[in-house]
Amino acid sequence: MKLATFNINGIKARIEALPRWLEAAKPDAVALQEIKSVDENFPRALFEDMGYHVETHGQKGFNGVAILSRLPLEDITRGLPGDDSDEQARWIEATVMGDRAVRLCGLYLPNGNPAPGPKYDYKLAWMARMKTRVEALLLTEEPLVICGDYNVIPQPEDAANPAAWVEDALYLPQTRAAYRRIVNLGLTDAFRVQNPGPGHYSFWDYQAGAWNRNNGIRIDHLLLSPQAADLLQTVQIDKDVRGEEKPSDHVPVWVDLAA
DNA sequence: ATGGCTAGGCTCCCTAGA
Repeated sequence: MKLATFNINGIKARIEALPRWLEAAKPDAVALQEIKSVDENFPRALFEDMGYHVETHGQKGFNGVAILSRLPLEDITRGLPGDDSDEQARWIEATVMGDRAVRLCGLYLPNGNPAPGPKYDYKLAWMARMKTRVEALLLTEEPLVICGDYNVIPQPEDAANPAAWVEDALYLPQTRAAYRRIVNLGLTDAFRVQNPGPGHYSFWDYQAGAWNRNNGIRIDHLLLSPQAADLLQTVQIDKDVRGEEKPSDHVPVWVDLAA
């Protein structure tokens, strides 16, 4: 079962690039972030015609997440529990029915800049809520893939120029500590299982020639429960997508599980 | 010295991103 995460930075803007990648990569399911669309305006027929089930959790203008799946989906839930006043669409879950059922969580973790400030407070509070949700999911002892745009640079080797990020909400010590608290519940960073060294990124800014200079950061992650980690076969960053026509500033990252 | 671009909406300037 091939499961991917891809921050597309707007479904309208990626109306050609996303199908192009789907045709080439053929994931069984992909968690999308920043669809920047309400549910009614998401071009679901385009993807249904390609054989995908489409489940969106959109909002106007910003944010918005979705799951596209060629395998059947069950028990779809939208929104991160823990704050009924939170209206930002950043979390979706579904069970992907392959040879084994895998619970897939797609997330778009808040950016948090500028820090300090209310946006950073929201980021940290959101991460605390996420930790509570992950604790509950782990109790099921089922294969669990928690993937998306984490907006967290976990370690210095996850940035081409870590010094440039020391005061940024993606890399502040409090951010990285909150991320570690989630990972330390017993999750595995799938990419790091097979790729220990520096120089692997999932985001390159549109500005300042970041892509041509390979000035990137690794912020799109797939975290696996123990039961999912036992099934891990392959993990890859589809870096080449960043150099294609009208790209997102993020690229897809995927795992292949024996499921 | 300024985020050197991109996307979307309250669109011809603003917010937001990372």
